[in-house]
Order: sequence, then structure tokens, then C-alpha cells
Amino acid sequence: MAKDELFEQRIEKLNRLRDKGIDPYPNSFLRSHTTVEARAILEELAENQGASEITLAGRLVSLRSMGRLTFAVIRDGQGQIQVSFERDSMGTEKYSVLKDLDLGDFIGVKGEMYRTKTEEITLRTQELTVLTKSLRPMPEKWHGLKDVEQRYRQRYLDLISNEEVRDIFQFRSKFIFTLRLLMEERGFMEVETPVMLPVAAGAMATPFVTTHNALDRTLFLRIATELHLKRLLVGGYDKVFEIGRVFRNEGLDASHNPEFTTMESYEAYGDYESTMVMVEELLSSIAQKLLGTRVVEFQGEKIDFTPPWERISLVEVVKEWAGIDLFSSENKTATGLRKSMIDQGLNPAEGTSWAQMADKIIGDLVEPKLIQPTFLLDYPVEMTPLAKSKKDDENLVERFEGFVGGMEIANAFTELNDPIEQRERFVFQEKSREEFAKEEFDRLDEDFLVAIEHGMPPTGGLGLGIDRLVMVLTGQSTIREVILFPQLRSLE
RNA sequence: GGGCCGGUAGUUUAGUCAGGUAGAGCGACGGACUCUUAAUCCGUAAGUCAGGGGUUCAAAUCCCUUUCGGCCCGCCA
Repeated sequence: MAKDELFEQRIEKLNRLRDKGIDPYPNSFLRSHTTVEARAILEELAENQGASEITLAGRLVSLRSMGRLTFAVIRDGQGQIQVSFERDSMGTEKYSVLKDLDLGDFIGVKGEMYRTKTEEITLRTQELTVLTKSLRPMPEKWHGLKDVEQRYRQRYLDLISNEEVRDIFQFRSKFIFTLRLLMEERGFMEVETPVMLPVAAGAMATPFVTTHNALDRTLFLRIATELHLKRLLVGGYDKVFEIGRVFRNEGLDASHNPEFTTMESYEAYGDYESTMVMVEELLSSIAQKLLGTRVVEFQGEKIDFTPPWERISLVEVVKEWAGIDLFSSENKTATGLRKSMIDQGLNPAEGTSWAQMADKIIGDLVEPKLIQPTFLLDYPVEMTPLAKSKKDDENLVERFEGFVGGMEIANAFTELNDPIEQRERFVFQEKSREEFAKEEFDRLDEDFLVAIEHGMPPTGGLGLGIDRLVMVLTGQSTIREVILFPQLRSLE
């Protein structure tokens, strides 16, 4: 049947309903119970006594007519339940409304709960109310909607027909709720900082650009929440966090979407050691709370979140797994490191900085092997403009990244709070950006520098990648399965 | 940006290798049916075979191209 014909048929049904004096889109409907509650009521009753005057509402997902008796299934946000319609008790006229219903319509039903001959908990309808007429057909009921492109473009259809998908996003919601709760319990205060900024700083990434007309000013979408959260520590709050969207103008793949969700937190008088313990505790207890276990399966691997996670020195592991000593005299220069990389079979792009090459070594040879929850410790200062140097090694900063399933899920520092050194680091970033003509170096944020010149306490800071964590905990191999509306190309 | 794979009715798909009237299930429409639950039974309609171009007597099928999606690589805190 042509698409237009299906649509026309439903318009006809809509008009027939109106002709019968039925409003297909009433303003409201009061239900007495959800489907889950209604089911519970009957389960608690020894006899089927007193379960009358029940009013339910939901979407029609199944309709089976046997002439004078019809069974249907309605679904609401919690679950679904069978309802029955009997022509002899409802009357021919009311019963005939069923003829103008389609799968996908929302209806309200009032009646009594009972069990059918096959013991199915069912509502016997006395009154049927049309709540919303749907004009387009539902996806196929048995196989569901499989076409990946349509699942992403029309996520509502995906949610209607695929229960596993509904479960994933419910899990995501619970994950964020629980994370928020645990942070509050630890004494952190949730804040909101600006999304549109005059300078997109605080990470190494290419920003999205936009324009504010009234101010006649170029603004950037934030690539991190870091620098504004730190301003709040200058302002005197001890523990702040933000769960929010950040935007990076880069490629898309299984673990990258141009907008994604992070939680960043900053704790005065903490450092990267205390932050590491917090990450372990947060994630293992979220897994325990939501899944009842700290061991999850991801891409065929059993991943155990139980603390303590393995802690590995970055420099040591690069030496061991990549065969490159980042701080040997010959590797200290960009040309030297490039040569060592080529010797090891790596292919560094032309015109890249020492930090970018070091990052490639780590990304190619170290990160993919970090399947179990692991912390990589102590990064070269060139790669990390916002972290404080280690006391005993000026080449390294107190930074860790957390990895699970080969993906980076956490990044944390003992935050640099020396404003003079911070300014020098930013100047170095600016210089590198000019030298290598790459957008992804960090930027100097003068306003931020002025802020910390007023004094920011010693601080442990953290960024968590929410999307990737949800991937691991729900066993999804692509980030698009955990983002409701992932970025896709335009159809035009 | 490069490579590979894919797009067939509302939906799930067969058919593509080897060119010859595009077929089925669900859904829709008409009919039967008071215990179904992927209801069943009888009947009917429904297709820009992603778009465009080419080869051929003949193209869903072969070739070129555009587009969208997937996977991999590159890029990427």
C-alpha cells in the first residue's frame, strides 16, 4: 500500500470518529493507575474482588478481534497490559469504535480487572476513550525496526519497537541520576557554566563557532567546562561539579560524537591521588547499584570495576609496550621522537608537535590494550597545560587518565594553580598552535588567568566521559547507541 | 580524506553471483469468529527496486555517477 494511501485511510478513520461525536485528540484524561500498578492490584487480590473502576491509558500495541470479543494490549511508560472488549456488554455502538482504531493510537479504558481463561491479567473495558489517533503506521511488530539509519533518524520509532533500546536510555538516565546523587553525598555542589564562550579553552580540540548578533561578537561552543569550574573555586566553593554537554568540531566514529556529555568535578585540597580513589569508588558503586555487579561484559571481555584499579606509569608503559623512552636525550626533541616512532613502525603525520606525537604513541600502542579499568599516571608536561608538575620531576605532571575497554573515560589532574606558570603554559600552547597551524591546541583565556591570579586553592580536578561509560555498562559498541539523537548527515 | 559493504511495499525481507512478468510474512483493506496473546481462516490492494546516466532487444540484477547509512583506516584528549 502506498504511503499516502495508508495516511488517507487513517484520515478517513479520524473523520469517522469525529462523525460519531468522538474527539480524537482530547485535552486530557485521568487514569487511576499505570499498567504496572493495575497488574499489581490484581496479583495482590486472592479473589478477583474489588478491582473495578480501574482507569488505564496507553498506546495500542496489539489488537486481536474475534468478532464479538476483542483482546488488545496497551503500553504506557512503565509496562503493558491486556485489555478486553465485549460487544455484548459494551453495546454495539461503543464496540464499533474499535473498527476505527489502529496500532499506535492512544486510548483510555475504564473497567474491572480479571483473569482470562488462560490466566492473563486483563482489564475488561466498560468505557473506551480515544486519546490520540495516530496517522502513520508503526514499525513491524515482530521483527521491530532494524534499519540502523532509520533507528537513529526516527529514534521515537526505535523506542516504540525495540525494548532493549528503551532499556539502554533508561539506564543512561539512572546512571546520571546516581552519579549526581553520589556527588551530592560527597559534598559536591552542582553548577551550570556557560556553553557559549568568547574563548574555547580548557582542552585540546577544535571548537564550533557561532555569532551573537546583538553583541556583534564571535562565540565558541565550549569544548570543556574546566576553566569556569575553576573560577568557582577561586570564588570560594570547595567542591563543585557540572554534568553537561561539550562540543568538539571533529570526526565521528564509534566512540566520538560532536556533542557529548561529561561530568567535571573540582575538589579543593584534593589532588590526583584522591581523585583517582573517587573515580574507582564512584564507578564501582554505580555498577553495583544499577547492575547488581561490578563485573560487566563489553565486547566479549569481562570488565571488573572493583577497586583498586591497576595504576601504570605512562612513561614506563610506553617504554615497555612501544619500545620508546620518551625522555631519553634523543627523544626529547620532536625530530628525535619522530625518528624513534618510525623505527617502531609508527607513521607520525607531517608537521606535528612532540606532544601530538607522544599522544599518538599512547593512543596507538597503549590505550587499546587497557581493557580492564586502568589508570595511566604522570603525563609529559607538554601534553597537559592545566596540570601541576610533579615535585620530583619537572618533565611530568600529576595527571591520570582512566581507561576501560580500550577507551579513555576519565582525565584528571592535580590542578595547576600557579598563575605565572599557567600563563607560560598557555603562551606555549598559543605558540604551538601558530607553529603547527592546528586548531586543537589549547587557548589562552585571559579572564581565567586573572581569576586564578586572585588565588585558586590546591585542587584535584576530574573529567568523566559519560557516554563511553554508559557504553561499557550497557555493552554497546558504538556511542550512537547511547545518545538518543546522534549526529547524522542531512538528508537534503 | 581513503578502502570495503549496503539501501527492494508502511515494516521485516527473498530475488543481484548467472539480465528475461519483483515474491513472501507482519501491517493495511473487505469478510468470518466470545479466551486471544506473533490469534486463526478466506479474499483484496499495495513497489520511483535510494536518485541520475549508460550498456542491452530486455536491467532490482552489469557499468558509471550522486546521495545516505554501516564497518575499517586516516583525523581526533
